[in-house]
Amino acid sequence: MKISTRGRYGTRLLIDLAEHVREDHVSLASVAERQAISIRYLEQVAVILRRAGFIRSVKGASGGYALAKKPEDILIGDALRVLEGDMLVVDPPLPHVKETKLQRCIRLTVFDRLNDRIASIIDRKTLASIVGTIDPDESYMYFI
Amino acid sequence: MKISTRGRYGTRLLIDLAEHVREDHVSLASVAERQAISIRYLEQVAVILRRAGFIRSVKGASGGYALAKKPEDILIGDALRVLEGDMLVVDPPLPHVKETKLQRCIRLTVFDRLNDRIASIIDRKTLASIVGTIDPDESYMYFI
DNA sequence: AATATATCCTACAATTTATGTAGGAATTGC
DNA sequence: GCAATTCCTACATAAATTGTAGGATATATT
Repeated sequence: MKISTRGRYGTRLLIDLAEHVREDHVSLASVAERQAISIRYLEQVAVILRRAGFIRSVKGASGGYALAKKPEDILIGDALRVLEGDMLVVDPPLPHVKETKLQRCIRLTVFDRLNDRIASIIDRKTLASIVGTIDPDESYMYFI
Repeated sequence: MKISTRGRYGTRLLIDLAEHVREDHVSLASVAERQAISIRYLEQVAVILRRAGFIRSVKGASGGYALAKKPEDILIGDALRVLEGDMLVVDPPLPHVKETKLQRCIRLTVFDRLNDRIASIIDRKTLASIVGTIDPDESYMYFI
């Protein structure tokens, strides 16, 4: 039931890039330092996000990464699905495998509800809406 | 982000016992057959639930398991926490480890919200409320 | 042209978690 | 005594997690 480091680091990378959206691109080294994440590991996470089209890269000296879309057009839910998988607490029933009565019952009353709620939260937050909650003086606005 | 078989099998065991709450006790073999779960594995799950006080056991021939409390007094959330862990998508920050600005920001806007929503769902469903959604003729009521 | 800085790609490795199986001990009803 | 149970411990296998490592590739700067 945990979101793994891949999901957590990846979202922090995206938000960091969204915060620096005015710059052409940002080196992973600088992100890794700000976010206290191993560069070598963050590299792999970045590749996942690039292949999925969330970020673009510029190779070579003074290269780096930038968002491939506007922060207001990137849903945190879409990013998490690429990083973590389907973000469902229970897999949907397979077409040809019959659920038991109770299995279906619990799924409908509990697990599907959890899936819906989770989706409704993460699919309503864009990078822009998250960055917008950061107060420039390092405090935080709770009334989001 | 998945609930494991331990959590899924365990909740099905509880609901099955809640459905048979009028009987003194039910053998695991019968539950395992109804739910299509390996008896030997279900045994281990049952022990977890017994030690946590959700069910009680009667050893020996014609023994079995029964709920230790009334179905309306058992929250599915409490059971899931015993079976699965804390049911938080992200661990709370450690007391002496400083979060980065973005880490805190994402936690407040996304991860803590997920945690709250999940808790609010699973802590409002009792075994009784779930069993109450089972239609005796094997169909299901969706309007829960 | 050389160098330093970056991303990129693949492979490996250690640890933990998940998902059981197995053997047999202990208890009890008949 | 016997069969049906739960109970306890250990073991086994596979997958996921969380990285590290080595080096290839590309490019800006000097």
